[in-house]
Amino acid sequence: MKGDFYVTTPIYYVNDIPHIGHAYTTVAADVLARYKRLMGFRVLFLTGTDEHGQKVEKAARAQGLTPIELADRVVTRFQDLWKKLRISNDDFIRTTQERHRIAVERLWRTVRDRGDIYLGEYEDWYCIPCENFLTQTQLVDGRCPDCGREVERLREPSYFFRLSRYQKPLLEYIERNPDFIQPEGKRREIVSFIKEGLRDLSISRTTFSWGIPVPDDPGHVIYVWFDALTNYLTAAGYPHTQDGFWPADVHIIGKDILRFHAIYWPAFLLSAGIEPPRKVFAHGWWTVEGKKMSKSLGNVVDPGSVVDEFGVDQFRYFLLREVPFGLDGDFSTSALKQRINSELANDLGNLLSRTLSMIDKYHGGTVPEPSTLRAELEGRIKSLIEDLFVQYTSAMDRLDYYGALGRIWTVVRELNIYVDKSAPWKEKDPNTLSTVLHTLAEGLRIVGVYIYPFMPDSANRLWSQIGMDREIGGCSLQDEVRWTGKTTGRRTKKAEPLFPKIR
RNA sequence: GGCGGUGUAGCUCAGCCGGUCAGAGCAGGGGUCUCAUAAGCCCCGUGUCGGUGGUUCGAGUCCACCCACCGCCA
Repeated sequence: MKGDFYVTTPIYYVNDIPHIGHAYTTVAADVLARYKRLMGFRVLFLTGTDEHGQKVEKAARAQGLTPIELADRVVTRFQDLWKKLRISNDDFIRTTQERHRIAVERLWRTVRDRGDIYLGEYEDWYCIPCENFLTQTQLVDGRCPDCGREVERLREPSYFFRLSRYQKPLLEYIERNPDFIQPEGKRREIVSFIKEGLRDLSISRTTFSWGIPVPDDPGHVIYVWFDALTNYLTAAGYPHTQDGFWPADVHIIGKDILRFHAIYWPAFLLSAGIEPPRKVFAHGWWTVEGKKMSKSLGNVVDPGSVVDEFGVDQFRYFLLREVPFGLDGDFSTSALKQRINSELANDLGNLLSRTLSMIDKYHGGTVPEPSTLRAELEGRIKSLIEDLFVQYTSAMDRLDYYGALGRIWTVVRELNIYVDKSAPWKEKDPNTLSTVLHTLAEGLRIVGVYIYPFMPDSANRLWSQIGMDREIGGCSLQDEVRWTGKTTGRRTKKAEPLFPKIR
């Protein structure tokens, strides 16, 4: 064991319909979790749902349910999708769980005892019919953005967190930990935001009741971010134990919630004397067919349907291959088909197919033993694959999935080139022929290990087809990625194409 | 308006501290093998490196200004 690794997704608002954005974050976290497990880490991979707040309360009332009844009913939307996407989360937290209430209360009391919580007055615009507080910037022509009616100035008592106190400590923390906020550009935005000055943060409400009551003042409910962010601590065992997992190694989030994770959250933790997370990685957004995704446009992508139509590994691959992690991307059916057909079906799937066919035809379906490696052919392949380890691990450790996949595919292309250069169908010398077939099987075996975090099912099928009788998930990446000739003597299995071509 | 970023082949983009840096993938055109999912492999790109002016023996690569986009904040 190399140690512990804790990766999280945000907790998703239970009232939302899961879309490609949720799937993206969660798949990205899953790939990292699977990779770290292969690398020998004890991993805690957490996802879950945010279930408190006014919206859930209102939606429940509208349906004649209690809030928890509604939450119980809709939480399965996420849980079912994660099963379908082969998400390997170790825990699923719901903010309505008892363990979470205990953690939030403890954190609140700790921060309060530090003198960082005080009772004040929250003042903002309010839409009475919608029962909703609105900031100046949310207003549309001075009116409510939801119903278009007039808003009025309203005040309510509210507890505040002394965020203003943490301006310097936060800047110092960010400076001492240059990788804390990723990607780089986002770090600069956060730094300049902090330098403009931080105002104290309202962290309680009295206008609704669906939430965790403020300790010793049950007329207040703890407001969204203080409640939600604490989930990361709850799942690590706080306040009872932290079991080695805290601080979290990385919070993977969408760029829209970066400020909460890179400013509020570490500030709460600094106040409580708890170490902030090591890294917050904000990824980009997807447009769909070139347009912003929105309910009104009706172009919200349902990840479940994409999986049904194109396959789960195909979808996972596309998400992480189409655009460098951190940047925005565009999701389109044509781009998806393009990636599947050219890279999965033609490059990799067909490489496996032609390899199996040749092993079958020229060596009776058993992977032969190699003899002398020719420097310019097998030697080249072997060294490319040996170089891949450092390239792949350094990319993965930076969450550069795009770069990692790019490196793997360079090797896949080289293997195809190698097939043509060595032309087994013309080879007269049985020793040379055996060496070629062995090299291909061995190369594919190792490629299978590298693609496993991205496409676990397909990687295992690849292994099974070249005769490996284990699941990659239980293996050690370092061991399996070495050119050890483990494929020798394996019985290959002809099977359906690894990645069928999409018409 | 303030701060930051980007602008390189049709498309998406690599190009570290200035001197084979003018590149890759995709798309497009041509050729070829036959093991393969009509897949693979090979060949083909004279692009004002956004504009102008500087620094330098020499600048996509540094500086100034300008133009166009984008992000954060207001």
